[in-house]
Amino acid sequence: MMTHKKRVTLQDVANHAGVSRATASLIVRGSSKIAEKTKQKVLNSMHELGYVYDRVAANMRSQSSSTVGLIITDIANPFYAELLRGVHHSLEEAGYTVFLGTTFDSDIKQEQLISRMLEHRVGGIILCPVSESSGNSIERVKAIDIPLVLAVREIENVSCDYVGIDYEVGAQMAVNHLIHRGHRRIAFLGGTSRSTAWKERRSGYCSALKQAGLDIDETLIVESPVTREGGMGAIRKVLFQANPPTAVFCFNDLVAHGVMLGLNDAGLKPGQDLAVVGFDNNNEAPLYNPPLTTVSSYARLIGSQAAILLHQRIVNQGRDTQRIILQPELVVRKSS
Amino acid sequence: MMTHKKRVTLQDVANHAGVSRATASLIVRGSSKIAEKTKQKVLNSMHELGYVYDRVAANMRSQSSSTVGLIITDIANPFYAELLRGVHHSLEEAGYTVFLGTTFDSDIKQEQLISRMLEHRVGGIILCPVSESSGNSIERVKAIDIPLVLAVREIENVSCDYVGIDYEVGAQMAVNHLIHRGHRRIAFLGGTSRSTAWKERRSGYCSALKQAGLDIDETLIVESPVTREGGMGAIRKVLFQANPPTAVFCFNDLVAHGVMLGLNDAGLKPGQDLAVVGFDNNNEAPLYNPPLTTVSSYARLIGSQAAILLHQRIVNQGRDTQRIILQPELVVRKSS
DNA sequence: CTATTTTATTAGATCGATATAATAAATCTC
DNA sequence: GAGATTTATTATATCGATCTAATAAAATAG
Repeated sequence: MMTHKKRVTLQDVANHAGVSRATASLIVRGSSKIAEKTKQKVLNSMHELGYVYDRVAANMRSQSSSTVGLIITDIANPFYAELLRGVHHSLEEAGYTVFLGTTFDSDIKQEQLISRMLEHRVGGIILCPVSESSGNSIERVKAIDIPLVLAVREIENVSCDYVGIDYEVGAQMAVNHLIHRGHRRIAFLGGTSRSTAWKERRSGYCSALKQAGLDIDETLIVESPVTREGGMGAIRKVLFQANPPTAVFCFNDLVAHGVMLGLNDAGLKPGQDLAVVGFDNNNEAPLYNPPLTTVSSYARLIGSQAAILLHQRIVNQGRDTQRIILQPELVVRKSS
Repeated sequence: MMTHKKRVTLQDVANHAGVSRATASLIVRGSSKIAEKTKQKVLNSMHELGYVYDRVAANMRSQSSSTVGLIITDIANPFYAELLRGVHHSLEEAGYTVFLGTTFDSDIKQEQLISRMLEHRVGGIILCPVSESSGNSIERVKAIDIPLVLAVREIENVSCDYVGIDYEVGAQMAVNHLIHRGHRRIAFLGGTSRSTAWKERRSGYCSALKQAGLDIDETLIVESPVTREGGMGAIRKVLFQANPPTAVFCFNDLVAHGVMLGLNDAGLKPGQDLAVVGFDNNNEAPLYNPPLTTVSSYARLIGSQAAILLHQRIVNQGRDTQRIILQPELVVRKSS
């Protein structure tokens, strides 16, 4: 894409210091078998010439990598912002630099990003899959043997390291809570039925209802994009039907936020006229109006665990695949 | 950091297809002077062997780069999340892959990240400087002639492409608005006096007060970290003094949010007992309780403009440095 | 059918580092 | 002080691609 001024190379440094390139190389790598005198001489030359180590060339020669790819669906979702924080925290400490890609939940974009990262010789990839992953490129990743860790969502028929939470249990907790508060008509809004994360939530939602002897009303289950706008649309659909719900369990906090905005638009007070429960416990959740009851999904922890898993696999390619399922927790606030 | 299975190389592909490495190389680059027959033969071999292009090796040989570095202070700040979106949108389209680094407002971390990115041969860097940038590494970047674009904050005595908004005018708009509503004691909370972004806001704050014939009360100017917690602390400091303010102009929306939380804690209603104005117009701002009056700073636009500037400089190293100053806009909501 | 031009292909050097194995210098043994 | 051993340094091949310039093959001209 571009060309510019010639870099100062180790050869330049070596010439300037009057040693061989090999010696200079040993010094940048901190070898112990270099005489203190030569070492100082070379370090001086480096400083004088403004030498910048070329990690790319080094990695190429040594068939190694100091980068990893992180692929998420949308950075505007605070859940992923937190996850990214967790990943960064764990990986930067281990000396990796992170390539970031966002898919906006498009499978095509996901494929492109994976290709791009493979072409850039990443040492491994942490992937938060889009809701409808074709899994094509996953196979490619495994074929060329690059460590891969899935986070947040699993992909069916793909065996891989994975970090997520138990969505089913989380959904159950949320719905049980609403039932406990006396609600009988509880909607489940947002998300797409083709993702495992949705299926698990739905399964928890259904089993909680059944356990309480309640019927499942399919008109109360509405899919939507996982955004505020999606939530606003979804609540509208259920609100104006013959027998509207008295409580809503939302796919995540973002959707819940949209739902609350939609309720406001309709002149209804969330938490008063209609109970709302979210999922994720974003940093913002306690600050919404009213503060949102939600299921904590430990985004940051998922990120750092995924990073640790990836690092372990990079170091030890052969180990068995691991699945880490964190347990969710219900945080009750004013919205329910 | 790691070693693994041998890659399929262009040489392997060439052998398999019975052509030379050079021919295979021309094909991956889409050269037009290759006979259709050989091209198909080679493409087949690539597919069959599962060839993955090695952009790193290619970039090294051709002295080019297809990556850029983006350094921000904190991804948990929605302002930067939006900025990142803008950057990504513009750069990924141009075929770059983005290295992301977060400094958490630490100058040391900033220096490390810049070094790391230079070592990774980025084609350019977009830097959102920490509030107290030493500027050491900036000089290093310029010395080895890597394109650099500053965003959001400038660094004193450093001449560089820059994209930001006119903080002074923005602050003036906010404070004028409060004066217009009858407020006479207006605090300025959050941020650190050592950043240019703070100085400019303060300058706008002061000139608006002066213009209205009001005195500047230094006890009403309180610095704090640029976080919700910082805002909560800052409002506490001014609230319990002899002559508390009736309105608050905050460094940004995050601080404003903290201020509103702090007011709630003290039993006061933002927007009613005390007016609050923020800065940035985050996506969340209309959703706070009450919805936040704020100055729009067009984070996404700053990001995409910075990306465009960087791309232009990468393509044309020699051009004059550009400063793009976007004009802010006041968005009035219930909090004031 | 040879000479010329055009088109397609390739050999060999190169980007900036590391790996390997060989050599030179210093230190130790007896 | 010669030989063995340890320590410090280096020459050369290599990672996987692109570049340059040369060559081979095909098409056109005379």
